[in-house]
Amino acid sequence: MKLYNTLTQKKETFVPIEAGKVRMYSCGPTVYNYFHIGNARPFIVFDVLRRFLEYTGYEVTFIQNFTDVDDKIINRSHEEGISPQAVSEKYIREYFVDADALGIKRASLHPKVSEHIPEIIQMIKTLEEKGLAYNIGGNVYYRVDHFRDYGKLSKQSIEDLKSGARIDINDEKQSPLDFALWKKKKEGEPYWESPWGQGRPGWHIECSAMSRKHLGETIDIHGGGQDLIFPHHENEIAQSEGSCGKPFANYWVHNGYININNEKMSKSKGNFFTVRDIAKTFDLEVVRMFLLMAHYRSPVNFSEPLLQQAQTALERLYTAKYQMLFLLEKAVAATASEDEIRWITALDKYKKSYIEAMEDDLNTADAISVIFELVRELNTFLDENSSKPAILAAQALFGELTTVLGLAVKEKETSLDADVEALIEQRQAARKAKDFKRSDEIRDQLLAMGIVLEDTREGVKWKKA
RNA sequence: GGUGCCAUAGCCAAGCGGUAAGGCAAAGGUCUGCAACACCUCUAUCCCCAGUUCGAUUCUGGGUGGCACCUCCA
Repeated sequence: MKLYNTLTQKKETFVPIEAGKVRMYSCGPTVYNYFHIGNARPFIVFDVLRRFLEYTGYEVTFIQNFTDVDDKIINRSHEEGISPQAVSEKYIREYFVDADALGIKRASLHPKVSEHIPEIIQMIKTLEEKGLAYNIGGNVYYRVDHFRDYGKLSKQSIEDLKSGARIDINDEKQSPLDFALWKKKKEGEPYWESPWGQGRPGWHIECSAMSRKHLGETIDIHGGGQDLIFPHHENEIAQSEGSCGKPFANYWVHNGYININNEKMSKSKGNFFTVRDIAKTFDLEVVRMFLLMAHYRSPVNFSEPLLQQAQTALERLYTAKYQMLFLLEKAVAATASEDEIRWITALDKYKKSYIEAMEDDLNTADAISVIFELVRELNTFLDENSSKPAILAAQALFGELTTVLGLAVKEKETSLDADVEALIEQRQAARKAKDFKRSDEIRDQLLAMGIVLEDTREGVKWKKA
């Protein structure tokens, strides 16, 4: 497949280091709060990338970390009067609640910073030995001037970065671009013993250390949001490549932002929505649909009306899925007709187009449009006279294509309360007697109970509103 | 100041050299007791101006408008 590589600013054909295997790392959340819709985008995007790579036959090792040592967690622990560890444990649990609802699969491993302190210390020691780090009274900084390739990811020269840098209050650094690898302990903060005294790791070193430990010195794909390009990923490169002299990641993949009214969502602007908040109004699968209907690199505007559009679109997928289920129950013909056999064979073109779209830099928008074309085909061709093999073939293809995107994966609820079933029967009786007033009353009554009725040629159907 | 990105119908959004996918909405129709679902029909001088080309939404140059990074943020 082709992937846009931030490093080269081009779409490139993906070639793994080891045939048939992919090692990828994606920056995970700092666990100090529920995550917001902006965080959700990379989680979903890299989940889909991982699923697609697996679908095409790769064995994927996918690492997504939890940052559980951080200023924001410490602040939060003071606010809530609980330990930093309790804060991070709580929000790791909450992460999985939201991630599950968004249809995000567990990574192969979710490593935590707090469990990788020895690896982090080791990496800093190596950097120090190589003259790429210096210790000032227990604070260790990266010496950016000594890393030749600094700026290669963000396309900035060290000079340009310096001229744009804000005046730093921290004057103990040799250069304003230098960044902390190890922070000296402050009162009331968690700390670990190290060769430089008690303290804790800086923000960037964790990803370098955990990636190396679990995936090796050079990995295939490193992902994250565009805002991580600088400084986070630039610094990761400096640390990883500076300490071992080998390329850190072959493909750097970055997703675009989520905007509110064309402005970046950010904590400082206060215009962000947590996924947990959205879950009050929408099934979070809608959020997944909404995000995947756009290409992962383009910026996306977020609003409730847009989510409603996505919801209606998603329902169309479910209608088709459940219709096939319905037809399969009714189907009597056990063998496909010649006509059907030809049709089943022709279905393959949808799969081809779909894969083509996904292989082109993970074009999920295009892939979804192929699914909608397939849905129209299914709705047109399949009916109560269709044979079981034809329906099964359609079902299998639909399921295959939607599952890679993690969409329309919910199974239909099959049981109804006895009183609901009784009402449906009463309404059928009323309809038969042409008592439409009564039958409409019952329909409204059921609607109020969250049950939508549809009278079809094949009989009455129901679904949850 | 340095570095990137974007501009396609009412809304969202693919396409990126051969006169425009898909979804939502609106309109008309088939089906239906009505409705819903589904299906059919309908909806675009691709921001502007030059240039390259037989041919440009797609490439180049110049505008205009918007966004982001260089500071914690996905």
